[in-house]
Amino acid sequence: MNESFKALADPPRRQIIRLLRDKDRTAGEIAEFFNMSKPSISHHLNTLKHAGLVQDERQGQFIRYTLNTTVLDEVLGWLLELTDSVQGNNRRQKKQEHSKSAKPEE
Amino acid sequence: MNESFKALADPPRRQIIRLLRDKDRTAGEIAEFFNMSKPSISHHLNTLKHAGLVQDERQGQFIRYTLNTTVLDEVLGWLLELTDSVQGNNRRQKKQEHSKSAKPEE
DNA sequence: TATATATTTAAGCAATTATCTAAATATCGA
DNA sequence: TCGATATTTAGATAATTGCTTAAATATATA
Repeated sequence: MNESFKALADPPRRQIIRLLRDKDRTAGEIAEFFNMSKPSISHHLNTLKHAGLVQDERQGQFIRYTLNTTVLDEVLGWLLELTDSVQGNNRRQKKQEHSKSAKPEE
Repeated sequence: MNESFKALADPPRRQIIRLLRDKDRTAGEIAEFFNMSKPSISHHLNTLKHAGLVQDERQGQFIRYTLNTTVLDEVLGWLLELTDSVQGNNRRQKKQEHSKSAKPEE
């Protein structure tokens, strides 16, 4: 969970995620979108992979990356708990009186 | 946006956010939950404040912190775009063929 | 098998971050 | 106004991060 949040806390990595939302891409294709060396992109991809946000699969010479939305859903869940939270919550700011759920921890 | 993500990418800060979800608290009350010096907590609170995730208000001797879910909703929106996304999306992994929305950019 | 292409790993460095202690500031209450 | 309490600001330092170039690895193809 922490690794996921940390992985998301970097603009190039979020950009990569958005690129993979549209379609799967090879490391080289991803690198083309950036003004950054390929090793740097490779490093970012590795960070995303370790966080479980992307998966990779070698296809011959290339390595194709895909988005794994499962982990994104977890992050989403953490955040939802704070806003919508469990039940009837009018959302948005001001006085809160949440009803706690089975605590998720972390 | 980036500041929000970065603010969330740290366990103590996420813990603070969770504490404030339950109810508003003073800096000192928050600090009691941690094994960390008060200046460190103060610094984290400042980070969260700059990211717009919390607000503070002096109440006499104390400074009371409150959660601002508005910014959390923005982060939430960013993530939702990747999973649920715009319309009919069966969610979860595998082959994607999203219909792009008005791009949000970051 | 030799060469070219795709990608990662290694090594190093500068910038950022998280933390601490000490000192400063603000408010309360006698 | 003085001392106690609450909190932040300053200054320092160690750890982490993001980036680079050079080298290594894996696959394809001639």
